[in-house]
Amino acid sequence: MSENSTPSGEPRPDLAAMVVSLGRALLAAERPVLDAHGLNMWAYAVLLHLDEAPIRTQAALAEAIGADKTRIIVVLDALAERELIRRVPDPKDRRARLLSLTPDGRLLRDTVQSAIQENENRLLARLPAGDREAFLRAVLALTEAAGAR
Amino acid sequence: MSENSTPSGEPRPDLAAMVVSLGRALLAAERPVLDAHGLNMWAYAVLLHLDEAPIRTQAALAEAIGADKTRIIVVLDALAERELIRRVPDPKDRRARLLSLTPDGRLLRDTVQSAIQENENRLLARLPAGDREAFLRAVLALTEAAGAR
DNA sequence: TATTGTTATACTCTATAACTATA
DNA sequence: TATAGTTATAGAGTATAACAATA
Repeated sequence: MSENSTPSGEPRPDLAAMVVSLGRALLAAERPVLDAHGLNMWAYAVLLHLDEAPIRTQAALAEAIGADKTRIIVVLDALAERELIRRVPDPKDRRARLLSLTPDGRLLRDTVQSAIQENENRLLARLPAGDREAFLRAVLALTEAAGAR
Repeated sequence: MSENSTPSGEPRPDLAAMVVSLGRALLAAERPVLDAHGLNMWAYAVLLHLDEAPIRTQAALAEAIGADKTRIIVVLDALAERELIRRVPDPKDRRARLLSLTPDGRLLRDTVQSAIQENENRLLARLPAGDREAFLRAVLALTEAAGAR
């Protein structure tokens, strides 16, 4: 099998088309879970990235999750309002805001992520075990390679 | 290795996050190629789907490529203007427009697709051969499964 | 009246520019 | 003056609603 044909010998569709389409489907599957917990995609991304290590500036957080710094402000407002994150001025430089998860935030993040990954595992279960493992390895590697540019 | 951990044993990132991010990177890699030929993503999607078999209505084409029927009109205008597609009223029902590729359109489509898939192959070349083949099989299968819903 | 294509409008998401508060 | 954060504004992309032509 060449890298430009399917196992049955036809030319393969563009990788980009398949991956984007798969990504859309995975996002759509996530949405009900996020909705059930009053989160949107960006809020979830924030919870995921505010892990053990607090972040010192909102701009750095935005950068980390691939968002614009102006875009996450309302997201942070809502999360702070629900006490899922802490957002306090840095005493060393009161322009910056120290960001961290509250225990509630960590709990919610873990709950949501478990539900999402359970969904994903149901989809992955369709694949033979060998392909599944290779697929996860490959996605991980390609995402990293593409992220680094 | 469980399906929720990486080879090194850490929990894996969400599949959706990885796949969407990879999709974005692949789209970004496509853009220069499309730009060089004066195509945008939707125009390219149209060329890809107007293969040997002509399509009888614009709504069907829009549906096939996951677009809104109002959205592809300007795209079709531009493609017809460049004589890459034919768009003629169906003599049997003059409300409908018969859509098909011109020889120029087919040539352009093949040229662009080759360039795009060459780029993709360069990225895929980073993977061990076994993983690469399993990855392609898996993406193909999952995209189909997700598309069928 | 129903359907195809089209145009006009509104909405959502995103980025840019202007402002404030600290330094 | 420079930087972090915020607010206001504008732009792109998308979907919804109204319209014209044909059946």
